[in-house]
Amino acid sequence: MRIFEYNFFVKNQSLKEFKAGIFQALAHPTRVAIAEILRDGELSAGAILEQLGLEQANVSQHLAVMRAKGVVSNRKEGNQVFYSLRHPMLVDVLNIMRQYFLQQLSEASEMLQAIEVEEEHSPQV
Amino acid sequence: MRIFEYNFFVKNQSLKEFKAGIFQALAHPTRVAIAEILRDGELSAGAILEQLGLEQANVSQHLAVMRAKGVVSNRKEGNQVFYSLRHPMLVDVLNIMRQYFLQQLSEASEMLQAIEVEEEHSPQV
DNA sequence: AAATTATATTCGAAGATTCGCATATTTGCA
DNA sequence: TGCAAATATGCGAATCTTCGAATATAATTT
Repeated sequence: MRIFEYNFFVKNQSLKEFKAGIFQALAHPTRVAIAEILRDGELSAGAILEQLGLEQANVSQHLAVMRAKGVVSNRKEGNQVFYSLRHPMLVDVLNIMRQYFLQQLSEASEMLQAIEVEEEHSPQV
Repeated sequence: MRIFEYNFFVKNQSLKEFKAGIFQALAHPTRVAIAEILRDGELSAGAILEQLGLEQANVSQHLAVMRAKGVVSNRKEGNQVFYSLRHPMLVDVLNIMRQYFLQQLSEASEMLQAIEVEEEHSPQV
């Protein structure tokens, strides 16, 4: 009985919340950018800020959102704070999405090219 | 020059927006649940509704969000509307997350067990 | 045509997010 | 001690999200 409850509630219910929480944490272009900047490892808030070229407070707020959802961990060292992705699998997730996106793009581009070639033979406009 | 702009804007800028849009579309437990229900293929809104056991209007609203973000396509057939995942890679994404979650869970559970065993030898409370 | 079934939309309230701006906190250094 | 650098937080306005309740639309059946 306890094992059943464990399986049902912990796994099935909160697994969805876990996923939704991560999606929420990344549901903003700036936060996707931050996750990608952290792809190769830990970086200070300042380094992230520099790569983004946005307002300091704004970046700090987005980092706070990601902290709150648990997708980054942070470590204070002297003057600065170093951030890293808490779930390395997110790198795989972002890669899958990038690969898929580029593939769709190239299919669309091939289609456009085909149309252009077709129009050279019998222009519509 | 046009190719440079294409690469920069289409790929680098809107790739982040593409990802963020998908994350936003799944940034709610109900919508994660819908995506998982659609894992094995097309289903009618009614069938989704039945599996979720939520209010009809609510499910329809969540489906509308997913439609707006482009993560599902819909096909009307007579009386009903059939939904499916537009990006099959999402199944992989969800699987990676599930696998990772379960692995974390089992690590945590092993850790708890180790603590329990330890406490049998030298109880703290 | 009227009733029924399947699905979507509208509305309004409650709450959450996002942003810029100003300010606080912490640490290191002169 | 006092100042500068790195980072976080508080505030208020604008916008977005979510929900239930009611209603609309469209196809099907009687």
